[in-house]
Amino acid sequence: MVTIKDIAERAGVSRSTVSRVLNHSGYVSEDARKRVEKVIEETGYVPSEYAKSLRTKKTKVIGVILPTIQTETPSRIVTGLGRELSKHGYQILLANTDHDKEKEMEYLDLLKVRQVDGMVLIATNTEPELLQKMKKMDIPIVMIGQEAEDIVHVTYDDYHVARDLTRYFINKGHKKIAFIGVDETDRAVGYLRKKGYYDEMAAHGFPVEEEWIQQGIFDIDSGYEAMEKIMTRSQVLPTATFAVTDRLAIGAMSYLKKHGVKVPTDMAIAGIGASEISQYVDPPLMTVDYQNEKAGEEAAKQILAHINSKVFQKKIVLDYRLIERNSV
Amino acid sequence: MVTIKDIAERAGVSRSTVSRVLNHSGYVSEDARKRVEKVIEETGYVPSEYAKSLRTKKTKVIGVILPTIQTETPSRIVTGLGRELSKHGYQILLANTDHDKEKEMEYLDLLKVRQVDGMVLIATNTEPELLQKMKKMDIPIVMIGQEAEDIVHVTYDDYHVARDLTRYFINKGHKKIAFIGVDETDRAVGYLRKKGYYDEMAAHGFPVEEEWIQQGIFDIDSGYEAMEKIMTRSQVLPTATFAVTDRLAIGAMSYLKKHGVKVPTDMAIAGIGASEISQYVDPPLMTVDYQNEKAGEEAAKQILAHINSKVFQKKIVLDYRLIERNSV
DNA sequence: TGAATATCTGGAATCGATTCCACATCGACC
DNA sequence: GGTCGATGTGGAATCGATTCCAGATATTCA
Repeated sequence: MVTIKDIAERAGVSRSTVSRVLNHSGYVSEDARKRVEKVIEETGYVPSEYAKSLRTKKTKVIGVILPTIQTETPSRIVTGLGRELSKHGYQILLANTDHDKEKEMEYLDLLKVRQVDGMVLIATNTEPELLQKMKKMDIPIVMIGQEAEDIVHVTYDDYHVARDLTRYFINKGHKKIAFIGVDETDRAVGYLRKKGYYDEMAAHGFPVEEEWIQQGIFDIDSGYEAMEKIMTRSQVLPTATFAVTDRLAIGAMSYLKKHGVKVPTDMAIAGIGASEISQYVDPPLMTVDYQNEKAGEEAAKQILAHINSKVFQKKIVLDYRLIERNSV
Repeated sequence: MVTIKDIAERAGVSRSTVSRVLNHSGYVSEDARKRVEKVIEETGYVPSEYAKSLRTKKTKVIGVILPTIQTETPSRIVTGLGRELSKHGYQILLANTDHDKEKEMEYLDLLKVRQVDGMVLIATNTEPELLQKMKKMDIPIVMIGQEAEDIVHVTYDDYHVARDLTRYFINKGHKKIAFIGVDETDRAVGYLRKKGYYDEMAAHGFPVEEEWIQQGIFDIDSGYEAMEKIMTRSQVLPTATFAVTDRLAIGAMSYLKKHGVKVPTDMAIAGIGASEISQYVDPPLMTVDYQNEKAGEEAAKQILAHINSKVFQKKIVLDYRLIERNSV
């Protein structure tokens, strides 16, 4: 392997001079610079990032912890992150927890050992234990998707999205609206979206039947099952269903189709996430665009600002946009 | 920051001894070990990976170059890779080319500078320039999805998949089969799948109309457009369509639905990839399961074997499985 | 002309680990 | 009691860069 020492010898200068040429720092004569550059060219020498990191304490690597890359939200976020980070010469070190909360904690340590310059968490849970650990890290951290005090975060206004979407149903004349949610330990998707729905229903004085509220996990099948429960157990059938993700909504539609319930005439339905497939199901699914790539880019900007000790915002709440489609 | 020196001082031993405790190597007395372990516990010390890498020349990082993580194939592969690699303490450094061939080359260099222990390419093109560059790298490389001489690769038998699928249509009584493919510079998806289709048609003596052969890119819309061309330009309408990816097939189905063409009675259709959504479209889409996660795992195993100078296979061809569904 | 400043260069320390080598003990065995 | 192997330990070199400092020239200005 070619090292700075080899370059120095072949160019007939000291390592210091080679380093100066490399970093465009200090004084180097035109003559020496030319020689060094020529040798570098000839040998194809590239300085070792590791040696450099050891000395400078900068790795130009950002650790990204996520629950999965197999759904659209995180993969879009990572795309946005990657795009912005690579502009500044940073790379992403990936840590996939596979929805395992234990691993989320482990990776926090692991990435620290790897001496990443910063970390981005695409978070699903906001347990105090995790937040505590994050706060104790002396590395810049940005959380995406969940709100948390004392931690820099990029989120969406899940509460108002849910209120807006519920109101949209109501404006279309619906009074009996069902809800397919997820576990409330996911504060953004589980708790806030549910609260927005409840509050909007309450604001209009519409009662909510217990059987209208069902819970799934983050996959299509559980949306199917949730809708099955709604349709078979409700005393009074709802005329609309608000699902907190597109996949849940698509599962629900799949149940409806199988049982001859017409969308949107017999049952209106909407999801959240603007998944690619949402416009190709029949009828096209009403949803909410969260611009996840932008979230990734914003998070990248904040963390880079933090690293370079520039000003950064502790909290960014991004815009959203209802996409009206024929399922409602 | 706590370093090995601090631990040595606080435990009243030399750095060598601390290192021995850390690596379970050489002789260390029970007494010294206890003291060192106690201090490590107290201080929360973790050795610097960078210093270690500098000395040992191992980084325990694998670079992964991919065209996008926003489609299921690469994200599943990465999941499989990550799962296997993390078992052995390796991490993934992500390099997303965003389908840019220039970047593919750049990242090859960049990851080398980062001194990754190995690289995995989820490849789309097999241009000689790229292959040449890969061969010159003195780092273990595994390519997934494309075949190439002199480069370790994990692939599927795209040619026989295409023949099997075409034969499946034929066995169902179809003679007029259309084909939606992609650019042939993608040898696996573009060239081999097309060749399999052609050869199987020829083997049965079935003619192929020029208008039946359409080309899209890797998205749903272009499947829609391809089907539009097939339906509007063909002299003789086909009774079946073989799309080389599920997304193309779904786009095609979307066109058919819009224009009242019944699937599968008026037009049978099948894709490849076993995307999650394929079973939720109406009717469920026949497709081929490629077990991409397994491909990722296999690639990880090969590269680890290579790194640890164990025997590894130059070429792995994985199994596939037709998933019969009602779209045919 | 001499002092002050600017330009250039190399030596040596440093970052935080690993690892080789030399040396010190210790018990076992003949 | 001396030799031998096993056990235990620390010193010093090393990995490949950066960076501080001191010294050598060259240039400018009064």
